[in-house]
Amino acid sequence: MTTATAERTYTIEQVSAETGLTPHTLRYYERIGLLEEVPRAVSGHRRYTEDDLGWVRFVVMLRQTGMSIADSLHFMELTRAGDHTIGDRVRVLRAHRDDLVAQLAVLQRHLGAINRKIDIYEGLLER
Amino acid sequence: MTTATAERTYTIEQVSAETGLTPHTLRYYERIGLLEEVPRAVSGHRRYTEDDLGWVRFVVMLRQTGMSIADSLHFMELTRAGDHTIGDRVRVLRAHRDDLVAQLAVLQRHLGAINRKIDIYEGLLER
DNA sequence: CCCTTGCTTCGAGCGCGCTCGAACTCCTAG
DNA sequence: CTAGGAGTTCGAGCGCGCTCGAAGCAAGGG
Repeated sequence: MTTATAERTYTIEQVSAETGLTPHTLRYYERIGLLEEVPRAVSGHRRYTEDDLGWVRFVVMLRQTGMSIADSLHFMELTRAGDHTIGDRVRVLRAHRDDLVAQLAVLQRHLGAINRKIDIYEGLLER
Repeated sequence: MTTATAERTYTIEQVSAETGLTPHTLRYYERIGLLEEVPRAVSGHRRYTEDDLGWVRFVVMLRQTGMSIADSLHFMELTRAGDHTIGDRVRVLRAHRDDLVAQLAVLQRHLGAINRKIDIYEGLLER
């Protein structure tokens, strides 16, 4: 006997509001396989589960940290392939983390340069 | 009487190596006005001065920190317009810095999430 | 019964930022 | 005198990542 737990679901519009992706983009990501197929209401409308939402957020994170769609897709395919790909996944994530750390270092350096430039301009203005 | 100082110059290939932009991109940036016209040798070849190189580096910094070409162009036009635009320039830079700081915060957050994910996978691997 | 709202699919289109190739010129080395 | 190499201009092309619009359908309210 199973206990029927009515799980909370989200419409595409709600997921859009939560993640910052437009409904168009959410459907596009699903189309290209970046997101798995989302369950539907009888009407045919998408009903995202909490899990689905988690995967959307994960993909958003990959994309915002500069991973290409092709590489993100590759990672998601590894994930769906099962537990034997965990070694591969950890290698991908480590490489990506290293890229990100390098990226952060560059941005910090640039931030310093911009702040110095602002200071110089402000010095010129004070006369 | 002026002292003729033979200033050090750089070929497009050298500027490319220094800045990471391809020669194609350097010419493209000049074409669209993102970089000022560079002095030429008698042969017609570009000879970047130290100053030119500095501006290339500055533009690279704007682009790498996520400023669009259109906005970078706007800033460079302000710069060329003269000292009366310093107020505007400082406003643009401050806004851009604020964007950058926000961007950095997001990336730091994502870095933390990726590291946690790696840890989880490593935990799974140790069995 | 019809209108509105909110979603659906599908294919085409588009903006950004390069990227490339063709044809040409100039300079230097052999 | 010739060949090679590094640069030039110009216009076209392209890859990425959406973005959009048309046409359709299901559910609810007046």
